[in-house]
Order: sequence, then C-alpha cells, then structure tokens
Amino acid sequence: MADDANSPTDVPDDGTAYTRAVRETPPGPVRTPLDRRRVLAAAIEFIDEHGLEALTMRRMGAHLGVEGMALYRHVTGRDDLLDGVVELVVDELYGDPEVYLAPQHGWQDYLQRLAHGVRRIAIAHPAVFPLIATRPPAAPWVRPPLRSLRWLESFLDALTTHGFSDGAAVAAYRAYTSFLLGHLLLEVSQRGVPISPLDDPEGAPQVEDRSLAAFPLVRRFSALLSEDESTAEFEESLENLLERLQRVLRESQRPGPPR
Amino acid sequence: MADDANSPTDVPDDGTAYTRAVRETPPGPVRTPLDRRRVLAAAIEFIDEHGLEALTMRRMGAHLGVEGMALYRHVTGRDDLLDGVVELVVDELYGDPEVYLAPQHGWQDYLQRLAHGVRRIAIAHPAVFPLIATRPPAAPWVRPPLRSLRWLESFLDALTTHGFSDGAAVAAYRAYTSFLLGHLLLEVSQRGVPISPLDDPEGAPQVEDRSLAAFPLVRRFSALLSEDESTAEFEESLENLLERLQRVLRESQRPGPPR
DNA sequence: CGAGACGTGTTTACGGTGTAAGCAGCGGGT
DNA sequence: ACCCGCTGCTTACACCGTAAACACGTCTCG
Repeated sequence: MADDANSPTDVPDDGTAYTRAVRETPPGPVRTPLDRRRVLAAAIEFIDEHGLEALTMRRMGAHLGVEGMALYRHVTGRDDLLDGVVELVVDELYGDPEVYLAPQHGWQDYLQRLAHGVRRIAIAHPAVFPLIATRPPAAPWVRPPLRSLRWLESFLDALTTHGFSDGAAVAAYRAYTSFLLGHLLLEVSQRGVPISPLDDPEGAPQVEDRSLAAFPLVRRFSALLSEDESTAEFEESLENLLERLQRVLRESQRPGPPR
Repeated sequence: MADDANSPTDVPDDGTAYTRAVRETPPGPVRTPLDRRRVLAAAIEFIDEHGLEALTMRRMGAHLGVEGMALYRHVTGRDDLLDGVVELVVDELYGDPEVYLAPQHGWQDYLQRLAHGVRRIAIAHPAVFPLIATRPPAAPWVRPPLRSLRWLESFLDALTTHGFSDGAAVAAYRAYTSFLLGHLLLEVSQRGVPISPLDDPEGAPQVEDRSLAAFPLVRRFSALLSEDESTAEFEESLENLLERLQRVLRESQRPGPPR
C-alpha cells in the first residue's frame, strides 16, 4: 500500500537472480530477498499503523516475516533505519505530480505547490512527521521539513531566478520552513492521536467538567477549539507568508532610499 | 565500594546504636530526602547537559546519588517523568517577570512578551524543547508550546477583552502557537547539536566539497545559510503575525459589507 | 520508653531492547 | 568441481524499564 512505484533515480537492476532464498516457504508467494528499500517501506507502513514507539527491530522483522537481526544486513542500526524512513517519506515529494522541482508558473505557484505537497505527506504519514521534524539534519542549514539538499537547491533557484536577492531568498527559506514545520506538526498532532500502546477503549477524555471549572473561557470556547479548520488556516497562513515575501521582493527591487 | 558517598546524617547521636547504614557518610551536606520537584529539576539539568536520549532511569538515579528505582517513589514511570519535565519547564513562564498573565499594555504587548518568554525558555533548554513540541498534549486543543489550560485561558482572555471575536481569538491562538513552535523548534535545532553519545571528536562535517558539487546554489549560499539571524527573524515574523492579527481585528470590528 | 506504622531508598528479578559475532544454506563465477 | 559472497538465522550480551520484596530511619501513640 505504501508502495509508490516511481522514483527518478531507480535501482540499476543488475538483472538475473531473483534468488528465492529459503525455498521451503511452501505455499506463500516467492520470498523476495529483502532490500533496504523494502525494509524502509515496511517501517513506514509499520509506523503509520502502530506508532513510532511500537517500532522495534524484532517487531519490524516479524512484520517482514523475518528474524529481526536480518534487518542489520540492510540498515546499520535503528537510527539508520529511522533516518532512512525520513528520507524515503520526504522523497515522496518527487513522485507528486503536482509539485515541480522547478517553477513553471512563477515562484508563488512553486511555493504553494511545494507546501501542499509537504502537507499531503504529513497527512499521509502523521506518525512519521514528528520524526521528520526532530531528527537532527545532515547539515545545520538543511531545515526540516525540506530535508534534502536537492530541495534546498531547488528552492533557492526558484526564488533567485525570480528576482530575490541572496539574502532575501535565504530569509524566505527560513520563514517558509518554519511555517511549514509549525503548522504541520500541530495539525498532525491534533488529528491522529497515535497512542502507541493498545488502543484506549475509553477513558481518554478526563479533561472535562471539573477541571475546566477554573477556566471559563476555555470551557466557553471548547466547541470552537475542537473544530478542525486546519485546511483553511493552512491556506490563509501560507497566503499571508507569500504576501510578505512579495512585499520583501518588491522593496528589494525598488531602488529605494538608503534607509 | 558499595557504601560510598553518603552524607553525615548530622546525627544528634541520640542513644540509639549508630546504625551503620547512612551513618558513616563522611562529609557533604545533609541528604535531603528527594521529592518530585527535585527529581524533575535534576532531569531537566541532566537533559540540558547530556541530551534527551542519554536520560535513563538508572542514570538519573546516579545523577541524584540514588539507586534508580528510588525515582519510582516520586514518578510513576519514565513517561511521567518526561511529562513532569515538560510541565516544569513550561511553568518557568510564571517566574518570568517580563511575561504577564494578563495584558497590561494591550494585546500586542501581551503577545510579544509571551512569545519572548517562550523563546527564552526554548533557548535555555534547547534539548528539552523538542519534548515540549512533541509530547502528546493533555487535550487536543492545548497546543504546544503553550501547554497549559491556564495559559490558554489567559490567551483567550487577553484577546477577547481587546475586541477579538471568539472565532478570531481561536484563529489567533492557532496561528500564534504554530508560529512559535515552528520557529523555535528550528532555532533550537540549528543551535545546539546535542548529540547524545560521546562528543564527536571530529568527523561531523562530511557534507562539504564533494557532495555540494551538484548543488551550486547551496554552495554559493553556504555562508549566508549558516549565518544566525534567528533573533531578527523571530522579531520580524512575530511582527508580521501581529500585523495580520491587527488586520483581522480591524476587519471584524468594522461593520464592513457582507462579502 | 517501647512498639508499631510509615516513608524512603535498596536489592533482586524479569522480560524486552539494540546489536555484535558466528553459522548455515543457496546461487553464481571460475 | 570448487569456493565465495550474499542472505537470513541463531546465540549472546549489556542495558533498559519496572514490579516486588526488603531494610532502615523516623514519627506517632500508648
């Protein structure tokens, strides 16, 4: 299900040899020999399903019909697995037909498409997104959730070719990533409440009545507060950010008095 | 070896036999009996110092000169400890003389002071902040980093008493928390690189030269990208947010044509 | 003053975790 | 034919979170 079969840089596929290792799997389908991509994809699936804390090397093995230690052939350790998960999820952007690596209808369209692409990913993998947000990035200037040099390059290219100065492009990059991260992290956490242990059959909401007595406004607003307007809010905040960037761009282009 | 580092129980030497247990503790201050607050405070200290991943019940015990299991007298488990850490850190806001629980010079001043207070906390405890950001909140509408009903109440009060409609106040709350979370999470992650294991003696920056060859813009911008303008950027984004809220407020107050 | 009750920290124990190391079977190259 | 590398399995270990039983100091009450 998490299989999106497309990626620009595909495996060389050295051909031959689909080694049906461990042949004595009698009835089932042929056992494909497990590679890094499959491991990572399974991990994403697992996290989406059971939450991050439930992910354990042995459980991952079981999820793949394999013995846990087998994973270390394709992943140097748990941290590497998690890094791989983040990378693979973020790479789904490349497969998104609505997102362009290079602007085709102006920088605002580019930013808008990119933002929505990232949001789609966050919503598709709510339990993975906190990982995207908090894993230490490879370089300090590769900011989540755009965790790759390639997108950073693309971003800078899109803005500078549309008139942004170097400084303005970098400032825009910072503001843009902050916006995405904050909004999506909260949106994702507000939706799915992926409690890792067994699903709470009940007993979740004990924050009612009594404890709200001291907070009349919160009580009064509780209906409003639990409404989900995240799509509209995302749109609005994004729009606002773009307007601000627009303003910055105009001011930097206009000769303007030296302050 | 087992009996080391205790404290001179300042024993009045009452008649009872000198029970060797805690008795022959040579120097040092009296052993205060450890309570929840001390445990949590020590945990904060520990995290600030060694990073989140290094925190272990036994190590926490050692950090307090105590045997690990002792912590369970004051904390129901590791998760509770972490929750307590988050709560205690966020509660530092109450001790901040620059932050007012109720607006004293208008809502903008209130929001500004609150934002700077939270930022001060984030910077003071960079390794704790990701925890503040990602721990599941008590109620879905208590959004990090303002993780308490009291601040939510305060926030809503501040805005509604200054003319914001209920809906506008809630929208402002959402935008404000998103902004804080995104900006501070990235700021904190960009600063401290709190690698939990032993300090890397070297070998950290291998993302240079070679790997940047394919990303000319990134290379060209690398100086700019590693500059730290976070204070100015925080200020600017906050200012922008406040202006947006101002606009919303004006429009909601003006009778305005139905549209 | 003596005897418990209680609170605090310790000891022991258990199952689960990440991972290092060695082993076993298979396919393909020579 | 051989061996070799690849893959997954098995064993082993240190460490983790935590439950349960225990030891000791102190307080209370008679």
